[in-house]
Amino acid sequence: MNESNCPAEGLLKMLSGKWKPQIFRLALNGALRFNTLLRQMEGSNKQSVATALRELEEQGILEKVVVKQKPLHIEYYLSEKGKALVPVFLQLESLS
Amino acid sequence: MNESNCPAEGLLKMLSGKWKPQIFRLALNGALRFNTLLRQMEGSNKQSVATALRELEEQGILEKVVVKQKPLHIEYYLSEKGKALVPVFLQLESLS
DNA sequence: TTTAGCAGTCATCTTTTTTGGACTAATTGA
DNA sequence: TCAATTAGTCCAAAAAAGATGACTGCTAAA
Repeated sequence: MNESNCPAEGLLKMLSGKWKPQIFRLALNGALRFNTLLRQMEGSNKQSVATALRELEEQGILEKVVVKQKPLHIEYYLSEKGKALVPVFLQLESLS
Repeated sequence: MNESNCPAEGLLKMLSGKWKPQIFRLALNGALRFNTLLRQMEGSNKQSVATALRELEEQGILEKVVVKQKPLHIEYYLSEKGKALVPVFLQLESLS
């Protein structure tokens, strides 16, 4: 038995990790920004948030967009794949 | 932001951990036994399987039953709570 | 021009998870 | 009676995850 015959494992891993569920949840409300997240999630730290964002992006759940407007900054959005996870996430919440 | 406003986090934690998703998945097919699991999950080890089973039981996902029949042994079953997780788990798999 | 905000990286330390191996104690089959 | 099977526990080591603090380089406002 390995990961190949337990498909849920990969998804589970994507959303586990210290700050990932919270980040995912906040992403439901719209664009995320690094320092805002850092302030919103009490007890979090740069390194962990950076890692979580990078991994969520690598896994294709979030999309990173450099906004070249007025105050040059970076935004993270839920990708299509990320959006597909929303109902599962909500179902998970409903069981808590 | 803490766990209390991210209800999915707890559930996610219950099924994360190296061998828990596989164990959960095998539990869908019926009773589990310690040594059988150990053989089914290549690369696993006693300690980890024991810990996963104990925690899944503590979380009320599995139920431990001592079968006092012929070859005295122990079986683990999905509890009602565990069964409630099945659709979420399957939905998760369908997205992989 | 100095200061603050943004979005990080890097090296290091600590904590948590996972593993490996030895051991136990009861039952069972040859 | 001896060996195997079952279902673990305990200790120690290794590996992975998370936290901390210093630092970078860019922009923008005072």
